[in-house]
Amino acid sequence: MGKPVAPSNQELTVLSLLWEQGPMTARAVRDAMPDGKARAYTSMLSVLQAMERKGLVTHTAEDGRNVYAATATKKQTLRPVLRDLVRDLFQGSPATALQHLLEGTQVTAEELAEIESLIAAQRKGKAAGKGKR
Amino acid sequence: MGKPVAPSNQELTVLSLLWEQGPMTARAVRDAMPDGKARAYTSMLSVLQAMERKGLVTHTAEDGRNVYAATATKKQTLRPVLRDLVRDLFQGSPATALQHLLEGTQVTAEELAEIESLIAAQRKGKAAGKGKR
DNA sequence: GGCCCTCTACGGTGTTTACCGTAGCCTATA
DNA sequence: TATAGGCTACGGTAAACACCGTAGAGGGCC
Repeated sequence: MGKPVAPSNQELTVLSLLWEQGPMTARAVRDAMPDGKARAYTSMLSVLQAMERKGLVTHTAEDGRNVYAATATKKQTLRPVLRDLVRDLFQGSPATALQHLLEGTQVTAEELAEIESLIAAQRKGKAAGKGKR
Repeated sequence: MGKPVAPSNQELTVLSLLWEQGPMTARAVRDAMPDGKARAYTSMLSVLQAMERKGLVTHTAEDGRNVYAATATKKQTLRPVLRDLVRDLFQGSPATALQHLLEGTQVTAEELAEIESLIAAQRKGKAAGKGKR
């Protein structure tokens, strides 16, 4: 079969939308793009069609319209992406990555609390699940 | 005077090397690339020269060799990159980003501790600088 | 001088990315 | 039936990306 086919940055953005909001039409994707950039409808359609050729999405005709859905899960797709990103930009140190993440984005108190509970969970899982994947 | 010029993924990797290890030659960059991919020396040189045209790096002749250095700081460069990444891939939620970061990479206990102290520092800074920004 | 080795500059290539317009289909409505 | 609007397929384009080979300059060594 074809190789892993790494999604481009824009393609990852599209996939994120599909993961969060479920299957949607090309127009809906276009209107929901977080960068707020103005694009022609056909531009988005081209991207989706290219993604389908790569096997990143599928479409099904739903009530006349074409609805696109991601083929792989969020976790599956994001894992190698983030792994490489941490390796290439932060010398493989997630802590360094987080440091710059906190510096470069607005983090609310709620976010901080949420992050802390994630850490706690991770620590617990580490202690408990010795052989866990 | 040109626009912001966003670095490509590979260019960001190169910049990371220059930030961590200081100015270095094209050959040294090539040999230090974390992806371990085999590249011709001239490939790396082309990338560096393109980066210089964009204003991302400068070179100075050092003892006969050309040594390249990043022009902008790590923080300066990484901020917009990470901001966009969190916005486009994680609905603007750093917590979600971290969650997938922890899932997708190997995190040691030391790393976890380090991360926790980062959180603490962030919380402290947040409490202090009420009217900030 | 002649040879070798390392470095640089320059040019070129195939692929991907991101973008768009046009033509044609289908459906609802006047 | 005629027409208007939304949707799709198809083709095309400019720029960026990542890659490499060749030619030539310069220094050290026999």
